[in-house]
Amino acid sequence: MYLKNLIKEKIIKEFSEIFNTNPPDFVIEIPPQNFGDYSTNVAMISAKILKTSPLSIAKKLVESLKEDPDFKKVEVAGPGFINFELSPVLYANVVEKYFRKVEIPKVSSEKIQFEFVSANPTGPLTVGHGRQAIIGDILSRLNEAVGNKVVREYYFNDAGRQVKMLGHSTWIRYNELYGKHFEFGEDDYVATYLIDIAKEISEKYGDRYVNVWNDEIQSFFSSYSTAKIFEWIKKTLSKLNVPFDSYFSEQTLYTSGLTNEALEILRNRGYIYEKDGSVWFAVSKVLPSEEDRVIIRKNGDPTYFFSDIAYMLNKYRRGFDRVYYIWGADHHGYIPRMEAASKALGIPDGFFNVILHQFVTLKSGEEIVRMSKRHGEFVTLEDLIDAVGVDATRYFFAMMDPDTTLVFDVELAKSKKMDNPVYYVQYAHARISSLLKNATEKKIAFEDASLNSISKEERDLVRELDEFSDVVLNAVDQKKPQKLCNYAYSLSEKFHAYYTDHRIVDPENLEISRDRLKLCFAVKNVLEVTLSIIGVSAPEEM
RNA sequence: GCGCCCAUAGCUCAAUUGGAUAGAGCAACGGACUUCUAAUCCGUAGGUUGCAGGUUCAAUUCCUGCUGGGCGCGCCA
Repeated sequence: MYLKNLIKEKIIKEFSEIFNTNPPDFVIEIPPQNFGDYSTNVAMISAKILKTSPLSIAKKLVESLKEDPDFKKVEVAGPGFINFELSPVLYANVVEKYFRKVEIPKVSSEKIQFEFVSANPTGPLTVGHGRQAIIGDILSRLNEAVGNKVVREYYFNDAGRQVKMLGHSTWIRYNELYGKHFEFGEDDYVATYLIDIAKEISEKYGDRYVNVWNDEIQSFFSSYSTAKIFEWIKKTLSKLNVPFDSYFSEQTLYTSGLTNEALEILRNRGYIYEKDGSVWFAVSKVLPSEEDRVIIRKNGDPTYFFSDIAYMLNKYRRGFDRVYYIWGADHHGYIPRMEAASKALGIPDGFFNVILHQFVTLKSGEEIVRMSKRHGEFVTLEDLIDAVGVDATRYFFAMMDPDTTLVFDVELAKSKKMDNPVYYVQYAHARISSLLKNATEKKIAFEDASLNSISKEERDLVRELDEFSDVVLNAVDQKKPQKLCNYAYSLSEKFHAYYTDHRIVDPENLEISRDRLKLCFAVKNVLEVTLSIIGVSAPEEM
């Protein structure tokens, strides 16, 4: 970013002096091999507004840019690209900066909320939740890194109909322990993990609930089950290093009166009507192509959409500048009605945002593993973490674009043979750590190394280093965690190649050793920060 | 039928949101450890970027229409 910015500023200055106007948005990029260190498309982009050919614009610019001592070479190429070769001094400066400290520009200072996972406590987290947890956590870390204040929130319901079913199901499992058989209801949870909870209840409370069922017992089994499952969920999340700042209960929206307040606001603004004994929210009044939705059923029970509306109001009143809902692709149909609710409540555009991610499919060898919470046939997130480790779990979820379906081969992931890109990156870090240790043992101090002469491979490495903050800003902007993984991999790749070709610590060649060590140290710093945003450890040795 | 997402090497994925010659890993083949960690490196081979148009100096990227796959279209979440 230092080098690109420097070039950009110089171009803008020359451009406006020569053409008496500022250039349109243009880019500085690292071109393919043999086109110099950096290149720009400024001449081609501005051909239209200057009503001249790109080549003549480029030639004029090059004439004056050539005079700048920071550039070793400036030339026009192809249809009007301008290619730059930089003076070695600039490279030395960049290494010095990253050697001292890896700084991420603080470009924003908004208060942002990410709400994700938000699984109701009716079963252990699945692999799909894992993907969501990692996407949410990394986007949170990224936003914090660029200066935003972030709240990670988990929204849950522990008092609804599902929870009743859950309690009933645990009670059936509990009775089974005593040889009493009851049929599962249609919406009950047949899942076997409830047996563990049933056993625990049996151990603690004996047989006092066998064959008896009433409201009190219902509520006891429900709250015992959900509390236990929530314990599992929190344990899994903490194992994954996904720290939530707040767990938000749906019920509080009712007890605090916010649901009623939201209803009144919508009613006053004319978005509420009654039909067939139910209360409706007029989605179509905001988005004509959408259908209206029930928020209070005939029997007086609210739908989830009702509390979701109140929840949005709650988020808005808490003073967030923007909120993000991270949802699985199956929820996309829910977006329009939420958008409508946001508008109907008078919440400004841009506040409500959704990040969708596609599904995770589990594959075991050639066999597709079905996932169903109700039927208990699934590999839990916990299982996956135990099998492949936290670092690999995080990295694997992070490295895929949220927009693409992720096929996770369980057998492959469990196998120790698996070629794991996370190791590749960590290995680069460990190698550098080992170099530094080596240097310390040989008492080679490199803090003051000047990097007067810098080779082609080293310049490649430095340019990759200098991409770091651009990558971060890009990932934040596009909400794509995988950008970080791609970058970490690519930086590691360049380092490994460099390492193989160059002897870093060489007491016979102190001058060169110092330069190389300093460069490696800078690489290590950047790797460390990148890995820390991904949430993966940067080991000193492997 | 309508809506959202995806399609790039045999497989899993990149490609600096429109840039020059589309890149890695795995799988295949051939090389490099008496030398700082071989969990590494170097080389060979592998492509009509699903198809057809369009936009412009320039398209894997943007637009339109197809084809194929995933998901959704409940007073379920």
